[in-house]
This record gives sequence, C-alpha cells and structure tokens, in this order.
Amino acid sequence: MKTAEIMTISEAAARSGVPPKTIRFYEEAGIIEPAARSENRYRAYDDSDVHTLRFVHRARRLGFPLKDVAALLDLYRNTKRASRDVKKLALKHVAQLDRRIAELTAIRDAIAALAKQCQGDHRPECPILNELGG
Amino acid sequence: MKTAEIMTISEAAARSGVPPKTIRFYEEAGIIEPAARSENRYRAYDDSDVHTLRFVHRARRLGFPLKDVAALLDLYRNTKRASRDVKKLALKHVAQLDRRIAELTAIRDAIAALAKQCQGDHRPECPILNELGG
DNA sequence: ATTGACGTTCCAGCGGCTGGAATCCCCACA
DNA sequence: TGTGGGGATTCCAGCCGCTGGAACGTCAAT
Repeated sequence: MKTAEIMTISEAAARSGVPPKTIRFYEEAGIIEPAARSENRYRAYDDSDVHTLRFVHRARRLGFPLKDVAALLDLYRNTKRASRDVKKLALKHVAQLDRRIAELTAIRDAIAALAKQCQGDHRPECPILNELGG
Repeated sequence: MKTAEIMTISEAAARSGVPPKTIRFYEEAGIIEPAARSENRYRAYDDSDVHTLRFVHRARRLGFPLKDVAALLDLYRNTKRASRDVKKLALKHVAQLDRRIAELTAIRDAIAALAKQCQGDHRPECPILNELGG
C-alpha cells in the first residue's frame, strides 16, 4: 500500500496521525465531510482526504478548538478568503492561550511557594493545608 | 441570617463560594460527606461544613483535580498526617502545571510567530494556512 | 473452515461542572 | 385561606474532545 490512492480508515489514520475513532468522530461532528464508501460499506479515503485530516491534526495540535478548526478548514479551502479572517482567529487563540498561561503560572507559583515552606517530613505541620484551611 | 449556625444550601454556597449545584455534585461525587437534613428534607449546613466547602473551593482554585482535593481533605482532617504526603501531592501538581504551561507556551509562540508573518488584509495569502496545510 | 485482524454501528464514560424540567416546600401578603 | 414567588429537591442532558467497549460484518490467509 505504498502509493495507495484509495485506502481504509486505519491507513488514513496512519498517514494523517488521526486515530480511526477520532476520524469517525470528526465526521459525525461535521468537522470533515462524510467519507466515501467502498462496496463493502467501509469508509474509503484518498490522498486528498488524508491531506484534510493532516490539516485538522495540525490545527488541533496547535490547540485550536474544533469549531475553529472547522472555520480554518473552510478558509483554507476558500481561495477567495481574506488573510485578515485567518489572522483574527489565530490572534484570538493566542489571547486565550496567554490568559490560560497566566492563570496556570499564578497557580503554579502559589503552590510552589507553599510547598517550599512545607518541611515534607513525618510531622503533620504543613503550610499548604494551613492555607487551604484558611 | 448573620450568625446562622444552621443554614440552607444557598447560604452555605454564598459563604463558601461554591454554588449550590456544585455542592450537590461534590456530595454525589463523594468529595464531601452527605449533608445533614432538616425536617423538610432540605440539606442543612453549619459553620464547619462551610469551612470544609471553603477548603475544597480553595483547592479547586489552585487547580487540584477533585481526586486530589479529596485526598488533601483527608490529610487536612487527619492530625497524624505526615507533611511529606501533602508536599508530594503539591509537587506532583506543580510538575503537571509546569508541563502544561510549557506545552501551551510552545503552542502560543508557534501561533504568534505565524500570525506575525500573516499580512492580515484582504488578500488570501496566509502563512498560517500554509503551515496547517503542510 | 477457521482464525484473526480489520471494519461497522451504537452506547458509555472521562472531568467538572452547569442548565433545565418537574415537583415540593415555606413564607408573606391580601 | 388562597396565592404567588422564591427557594429547595430530584433526575436527566449537555458541554468538550475524544476513547473504550460491545456486538456484529467483512476480508485475507491458513
């Protein structure tokens, strides 16, 4: 199956990095078009489908929510798109990430500071619990 | 109801910061003990329950998973605990946060770099989509 | 003919809530 | 005493993005 033009779901999965279960899920969720079917009712994928799956996979790895992945895919396919719209989505995501990172960092530092105060031995005294207890 | 010793769920919610729905959820999930009931079958909370709820609330705000919150609560109540066990949980969480923060930061920087390359105007050309498309 | 590795569908569950429906209860006011 | 409104109660559904499993069909190789 080296130059397969038509392939099964697991082959498409291997080539795209998206697991079969997830491919079906994306189809059901309307992120990708329902796959063509071969005579045995198996889903049949070609290189172009794999390309799409790869796109989705990369977008997901960049943490875009599925809704945005769908939107990006639409933009990708629409050659008359405005790059403004793409950038807008990207910057929205960056802003979201920045907020989340700031949150997590604040939490991380707070806990690390408390843990530093804690002896961490056999004794019960512990600033972490004191803090949580108020 | 300023110095109420016994109170309803919404009062406990107001005092602890945990919404009524969430209090019920915590009870159902076994994080907190089933509340006492008054004659009308309403849940009845006292100051000590509120204290517990506050503990849970703070632990959650620090991002501890519910399982760990339950464990922390057990440690909090067990005066024979070893601070070692508390610190261990805390440091595990810090490590987890560090991993997550690193992930998000990498993603953030990648998208920000791509967005910077993107003109963001009426034209279709866009490095973000080029990247996602491979 | 049988095995075993695929494929298919559908349903359940993860974490941590949150919203809604249907019902019940209490209290204030007329 | 009726009524209205704001609680409380239960249970079920849904959010996000999968992931695992059951029950069954299909295919290639032995």
